[in-house]
Amino acid sequence: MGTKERRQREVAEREALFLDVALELVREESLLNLQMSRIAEKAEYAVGTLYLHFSSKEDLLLALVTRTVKDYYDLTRKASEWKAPSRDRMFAVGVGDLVFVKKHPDYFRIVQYILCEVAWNAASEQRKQAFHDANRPGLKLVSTIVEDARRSGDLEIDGQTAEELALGVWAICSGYHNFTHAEGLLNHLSITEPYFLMCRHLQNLLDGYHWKPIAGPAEPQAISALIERIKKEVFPEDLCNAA
Amino acid sequence: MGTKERRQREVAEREALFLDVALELVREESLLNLQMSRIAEKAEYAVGTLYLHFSSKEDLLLALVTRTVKDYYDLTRKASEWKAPSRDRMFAVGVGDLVFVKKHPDYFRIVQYILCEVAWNAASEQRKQAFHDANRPGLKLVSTIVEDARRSGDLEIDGQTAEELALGVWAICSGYHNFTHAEGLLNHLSITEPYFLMCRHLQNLLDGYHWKPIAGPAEPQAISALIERIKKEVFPEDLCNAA
DNA sequence: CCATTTCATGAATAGCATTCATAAACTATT
DNA sequence: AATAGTTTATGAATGCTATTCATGAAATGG
Repeated sequence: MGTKERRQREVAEREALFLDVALELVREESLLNLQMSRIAEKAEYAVGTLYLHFSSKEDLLLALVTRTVKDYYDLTRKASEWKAPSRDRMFAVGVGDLVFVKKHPDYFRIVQYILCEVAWNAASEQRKQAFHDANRPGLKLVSTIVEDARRSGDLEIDGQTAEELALGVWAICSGYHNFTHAEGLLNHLSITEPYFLMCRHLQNLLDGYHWKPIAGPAEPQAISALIERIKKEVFPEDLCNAA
Repeated sequence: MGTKERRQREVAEREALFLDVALELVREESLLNLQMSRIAEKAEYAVGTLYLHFSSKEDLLLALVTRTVKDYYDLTRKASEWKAPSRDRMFAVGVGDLVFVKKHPDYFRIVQYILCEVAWNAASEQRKQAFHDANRPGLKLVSTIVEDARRSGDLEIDGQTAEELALGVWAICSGYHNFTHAEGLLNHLSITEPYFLMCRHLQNLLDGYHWKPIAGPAEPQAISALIERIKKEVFPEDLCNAA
């Protein structure tokens, strides 16, 4: 009964096509202007067919994010497998965000939107579940770093689980992505390099976790140098053009 | 020519009424179901009149947020005027968030939505400007705490401006508010008390800033006690019922 | 009291997400 | 290979709401 399998494959390919097309449209004309009918048209299918795959527009966006989350965790994996002290690996996870935004400039924008109650509740239960499932391996990677750190004595966890510590890092990243998307918000604070500042605050947080070796009040140059080193050593294939 | 002034006052009152009604509707039936026609109806005006005030639905939401931001900074003011070490005052700003969500459970939800590119770009330039202006005094208060800390030697700023330091705190808070709004996201990580964890990570960040007196790996009980003390001493009138 | 400007109204418009009756394609059976 | 039955694809029609704008009412001022 190979027919059924071929069919399944075709359906999966079509779904992938829809997501590809949706992403292209977001890139071309922003999330604001994304229309279901345009997606169908560009993919050369009927709107109804699109709705055979996704229960709503938000459902499609969550699917898109869920698919991309795997690419994102590829960077996390590279960070976690890097031959370096646990603290630097953890920091590299954050630098991964920085690298990822260059490659997928719309990803965090869509995440921000989809995590809003309004959008989140418009997605199907299955998609939400799939999103959670897709996140699990990434969280595992980060937890592994934390556990390594503990084992090697770099980190004495003060009653916080690995996931909890990771959430602090995630919160800072998430917060900065948010601010960055509201045009004018940061200019207003004369902040021109939000992602660099994000890195500094990640370092500060890790210092606050007492994660050795403590960076202390490092000069900006030192952090810049570390960021550059991580980009080259950990994410050599993920850097865009002449960034 | 008092006529003109009376008229202005009336218009301002009507605008306030619209915002009151909008907030009530959000509370009653969620942001997702907020409809412009319902707002107009409930306020006993025509839809067209509503659009005399707000250029779009998002414009109205940004106006709502902008109005409430002042209440929010009342808490920040209390925190910054508290007779306590600068570090505790800074922490109290974060605890203010916690107190504020109880009182205005929809505020951060709306902020999260309005800061999404999609919504942000649908608001008028004037509103965005007003939002920035409304935020300035709050930022000033926080900067004052940072400068006090520097003056008293509690904090040796390592090349970061007061605003930059404050942004780190803001990022953590903002990140946590986000996670909290995506139903199921944190349960999935077995995190049941996000705002308590937020407070811990704020402490960790302040430690990372080397803001004296360093809290170190404080037991949860100590942080809980401090939170409770701040609630009672700093925000006595802002606590809801038997929270 | 009339002319003119300003303001308020809500029915009409318009944009899109979503549905669903219909047709096409495919599968199984004789 | 013809037929009946089942599954899948279609896109015109629906429906919901934000937004507009022609119309009339009210205020202003001479």
